[in-house]
Amino acid sequence: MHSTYAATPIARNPVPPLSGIALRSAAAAPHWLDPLAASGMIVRKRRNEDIVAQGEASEYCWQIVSGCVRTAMVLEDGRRLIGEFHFAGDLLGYEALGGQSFAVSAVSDVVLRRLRRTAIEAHAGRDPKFDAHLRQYMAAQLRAARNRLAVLGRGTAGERIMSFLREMHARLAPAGAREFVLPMKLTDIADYLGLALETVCRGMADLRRAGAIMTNRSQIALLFPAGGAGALH
Amino acid sequence: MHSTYAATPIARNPVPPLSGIALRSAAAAPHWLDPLAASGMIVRKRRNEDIVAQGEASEYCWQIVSGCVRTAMVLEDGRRLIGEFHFAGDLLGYEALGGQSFAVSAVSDVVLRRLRRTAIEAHAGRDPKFDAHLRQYMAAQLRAARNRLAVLGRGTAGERIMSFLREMHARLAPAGAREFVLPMKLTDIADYLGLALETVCRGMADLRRAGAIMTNRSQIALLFPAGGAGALH
DNA sequence: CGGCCCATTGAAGCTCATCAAATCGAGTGG
DNA sequence: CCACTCGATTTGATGAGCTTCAATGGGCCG
Repeated sequence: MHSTYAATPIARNPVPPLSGIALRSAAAAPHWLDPLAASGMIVRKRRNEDIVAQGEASEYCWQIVSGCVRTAMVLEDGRRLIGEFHFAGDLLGYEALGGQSFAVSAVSDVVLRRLRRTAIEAHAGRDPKFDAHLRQYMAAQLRAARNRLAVLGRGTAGERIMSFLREMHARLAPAGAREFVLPMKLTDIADYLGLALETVCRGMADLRRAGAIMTNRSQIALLFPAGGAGALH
Repeated sequence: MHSTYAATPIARNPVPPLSGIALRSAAAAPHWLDPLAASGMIVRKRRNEDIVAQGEASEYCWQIVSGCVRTAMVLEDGRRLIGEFHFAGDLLGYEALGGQSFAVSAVSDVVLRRLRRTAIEAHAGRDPKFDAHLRQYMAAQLRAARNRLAVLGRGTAGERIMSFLREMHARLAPAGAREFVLPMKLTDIADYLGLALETVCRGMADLRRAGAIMTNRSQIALLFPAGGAGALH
């Protein structure tokens, strides 16, 4: 068992340093969007700042350099749904043509690179490798969205939460590690899963009691990253 | 009021011919996939036949020539979710790389054109117009999937049903017409919306009583195609 | 210490799923 | 034309799961 975690179900030890939890490095490896880096402008936003408003037409896409960003749709009566979370390396907003139905805002302090959509289009026309990368990226986004449809359409609260934790584990944990840090609050998780935040809280408490996860603050350790809640990954 | 519909809430008249309901013509206009038509093989499937099994890796994509096709994911315990319905002109399966999580089957008798994914890739590399069309098509699919996330994540049963009817009206009704014919059964609609089929049935009965729709068999007339259930289109 | 944000826990109510049964419509065959 | 059958739709009754409202507690920063 990792020393970072308390043995008791409810962790009460003082907050330890994040020993052994290295955040996935932001921009070490070469990235398929690198060719466009020069043409993009760096933008910084603080936690909870807006980046694009809901309904706003934008000629820009965004590459996340570091931090975490969410896309959210808010209905008149206040109901909210998070479309996706995006982390370092992700491209965001390419699919929105005229007027996006999702707003974009910062979950944590973030650094972004703002890219003109036309610049992406143009470069895709010149560079077949880049073109293929772009298509693959869109295909992956589409597969992810469709899998999430199954989670939201047919998953129970427990399955939705487990699905979320698995996704975040895959995207945020260093290779081979069970531990990772969730950058977002319960409210965001709830709106990502179409649940009430109380339900998310109770669900995570259940998983803790069942021995599926350990938690300490926003640190999570997924004890059985492989199996568990059926085909709802 | 259209003569096709009875004035009583529950239509009891004998089934009339589909007067005034012209199905959207299958392949009249030129289509961006036409350049690949020669390289594709025509495949016919009857109602409820499988086209691709769940989990099967396939090197093919499918263009719908006529009829209606569904993609469905079935969990071990029998829960099922429909990913999308596809109609004449749609391209299907391009985003599935190795092993798709959704099966493909025929809702009605269908005619398909089977296209090799590599042929699409290759042609995209040669023809910039085609390449742009492909990207736009994927972007549209992605936007549709994300909007549906909001419907499944935050919509009530009534909103989901209204959203479905609006989508089908937009995709199936001749321009300007209120009437259209739903090719799929209640079970499919329910699995598309993440509801029990009884709930869909009751919801449509409510809409009928509320004067939002008229129904006769699988014919639907959407009386207020524009407004209604908030931003959940 | 006091204030604020967020997480947690409890209790009550509502929506929707589930189980069960009746009805309807389209075929089919006498 | 009518009886029979089968799949699909409709309606009713009951209960589970989740939301909502409300209150408490914990951690952090001034």
